[in-house]
Amino acid sequence: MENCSFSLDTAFHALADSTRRAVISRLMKGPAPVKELAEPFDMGLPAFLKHLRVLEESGLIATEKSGRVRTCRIRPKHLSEAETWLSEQRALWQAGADRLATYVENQMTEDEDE
Amino acid sequence: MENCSFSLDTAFHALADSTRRAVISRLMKGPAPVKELAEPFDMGLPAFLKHLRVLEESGLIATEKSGRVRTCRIRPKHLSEAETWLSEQRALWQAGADRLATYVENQMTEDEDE
DNA sequence: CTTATTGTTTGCCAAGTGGTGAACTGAATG
DNA sequence: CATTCAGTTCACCACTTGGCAAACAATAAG
Repeated sequence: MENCSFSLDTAFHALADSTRRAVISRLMKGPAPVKELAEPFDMGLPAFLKHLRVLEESGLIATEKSGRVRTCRIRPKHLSEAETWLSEQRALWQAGADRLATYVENQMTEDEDE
Repeated sequence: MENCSFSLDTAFHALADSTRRAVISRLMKGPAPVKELAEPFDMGLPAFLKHLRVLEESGLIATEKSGRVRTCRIRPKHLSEAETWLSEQRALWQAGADRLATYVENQMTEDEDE
């Protein structure tokens, strides 16, 4: 829908699915064709291709077809942009935690499950 | 729906929305009541409460009601778990990049937009 | 008690997601 | 040419998401 090549919305959405995260993990070890990527999953090719499309539109992977084989590879730069957002937020929190550490010290460490 | 207190699925899903990311950013500066959180957004309370519920079920925030005011705060531990997954993946890729750097060197730096 | 404030719940709806099976295209292979 | 193999497209389906309006608590303030 969007022509934008990268957005946090689409990147995090792409990561919010265990199938797609598993594909990312696999591609971290090197490029692979669609069929090899799809094999571990109990799912038809059409459904799997939808996941690949989500990943490609998010900018997290790139694909290229040569002959009848489409080869997929990772685009680590876009993955690190998502990581950057998270680490920036954590840095923001740590600044606040440092600033307020005196009287809300317990609240910072209080995140056990209730 | 799920009793599980934390999963990458729900955490990344919660982050895949600009409204919810803005709430996270705001809460990084300190706790806040629902009304104050909702004010910047052009959206009714019911819709905003759904976003808050997604955030709370993902474990990224916690809420507590005292009197008629519900106060929300961040749970940074769960945010950093998502960050950890991303940095682990990047580390995996860097290991592979190092290993194969000799003959696929150009592919690693090839991720400009096509 | 009355009223305003702050959530909360309940229906409802349009659009998106995640899967299926079946039909199809286009490149290798015999 | 005939067949298989890899991928693609299509029509369809159940379910979820993200928004609304309206009615409904429950607490605080006058």
